[in-house]
Amino acid sequence: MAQRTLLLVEDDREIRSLLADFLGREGYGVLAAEDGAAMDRLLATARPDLVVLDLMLPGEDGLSICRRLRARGGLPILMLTAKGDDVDRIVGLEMGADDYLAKPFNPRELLARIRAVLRRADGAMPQPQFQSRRVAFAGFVADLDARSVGRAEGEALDLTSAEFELLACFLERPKRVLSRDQLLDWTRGRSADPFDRTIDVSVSRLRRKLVAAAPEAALLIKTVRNGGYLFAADVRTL
Amino acid sequence: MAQRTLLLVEDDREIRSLLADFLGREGYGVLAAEDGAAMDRLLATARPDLVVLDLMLPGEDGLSICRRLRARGGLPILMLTAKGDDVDRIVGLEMGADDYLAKPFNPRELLARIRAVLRRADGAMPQPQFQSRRVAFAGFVADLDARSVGRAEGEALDLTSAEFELLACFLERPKRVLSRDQLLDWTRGRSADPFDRTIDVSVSRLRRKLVAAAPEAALLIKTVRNGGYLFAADVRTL
DNA sequence: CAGCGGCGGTTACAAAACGTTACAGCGTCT
DNA sequence: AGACGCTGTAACGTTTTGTAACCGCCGCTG
Repeated sequence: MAQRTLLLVEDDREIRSLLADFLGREGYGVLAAEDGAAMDRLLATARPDLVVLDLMLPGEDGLSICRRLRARGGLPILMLTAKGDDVDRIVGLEMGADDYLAKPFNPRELLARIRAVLRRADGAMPQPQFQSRRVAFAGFVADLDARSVGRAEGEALDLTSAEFELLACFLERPKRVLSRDQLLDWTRGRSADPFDRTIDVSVSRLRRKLVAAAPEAALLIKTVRNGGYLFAADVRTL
Repeated sequence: MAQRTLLLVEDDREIRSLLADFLGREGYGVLAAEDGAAMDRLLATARPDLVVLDLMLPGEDGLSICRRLRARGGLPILMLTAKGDDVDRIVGLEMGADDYLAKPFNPRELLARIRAVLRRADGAMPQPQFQSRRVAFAGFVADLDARSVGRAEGEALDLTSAEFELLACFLERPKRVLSRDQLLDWTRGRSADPFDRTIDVSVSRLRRKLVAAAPEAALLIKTVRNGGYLFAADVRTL
């Protein structure tokens, strides 16, 4: 799919540039505005796919902006709220935003929610019914949205959250060497100290469960010495 | 303009019939309900132009009803409150209701406000779809307006209102990770302290009832560690 | 070829997150 | 007033996760 553009409305300069950088590195086009007026100027010429909107802004309030955008058309909105804000403001979100996230948040979490909202917005056009991302690999079937994995014939695997996130990383990037650093960042949203063995242990546990379900799965996750891990199976999206 | 219909929700029989008579003489069609459940039954078949809602009701609270109506669409709401009620509740009304009136009041005053709200509502959007929102998932059927859930074959589940609100959240946003924070906001209208386990307990109770009705429902609500919960089933709107 | 050091697999354990139960407060109904 | 049901809090049991430790494998070196 073509590059998606996000419009970031956030008054704090530091947070704004931090997020803009981060989202830019993740492959999004990023427009940034510091308040409602700046946002309007950008919207006059640009057509973003999603707006990330801080609730507390100087000048026009985030909630008010949200209502305006909503009235104007189907532009998806993701709200950022400060924890401990007045409850009633948050309640107002029910009607306006597609999702929201309480500060302080992990950038990875924001990314995940942006992806989810965009996917939904795409799916919303053709049908009200949302199509989830399902894949097949090595006799297994996984549903990345329902967070389930099972053998093609039926029996489901019982994976923990960490195991599933790890597998999801592999399924999204098969046949590539993924460093422990990358995997840690993607699954836990943190970066590794030199002697972090967290990923090794998770891989070990994941391998065990895969093999328990299908002995031939032993070679699915290959170890690359000094490099990381690699998912060896063909992954077919369904 | 054609005759307008009002839906009056008021538990006190005397006030109810008094107002119904009065408003009827003024040319309105009047439906009357004594509580939230009765209101739901009427709304299943009728489409009033405005709801006059008493704040203090037996069973489901007026404020909760207000939130529900509001989430459901653009049905104008006029609240009746007892004088001396907690101020914060009244403040809360500002978000949900289009207007409010403190008891005791002059019926003429009520009439004036009804006219004002209706006039304003006419200017606003044409009413969005206003039908019963029914969905099917995993062998269950739920009616989000009637607030009922049951197995497809028939037997109904007996959910408390907290449980139902929680389920409704999930049904409206399937296959998405919902944080405890969001769920608390959406179901109770408040935000969470760091160590609030309320949602965990509600999820536990809801799971138990779902599983009691259908053992295979065990995996419906998935836990996402450090993230919240996720509803894994396909939700089909009927 | 034995010894060695780096690396990764695995296990054991403690801490954190979650599930569940018990109970007390609240409001409602009788 | 008393019984009842619902909800939130607290306490306790269970699962999951990160850390540390131990072990074996591999390639290298002397």
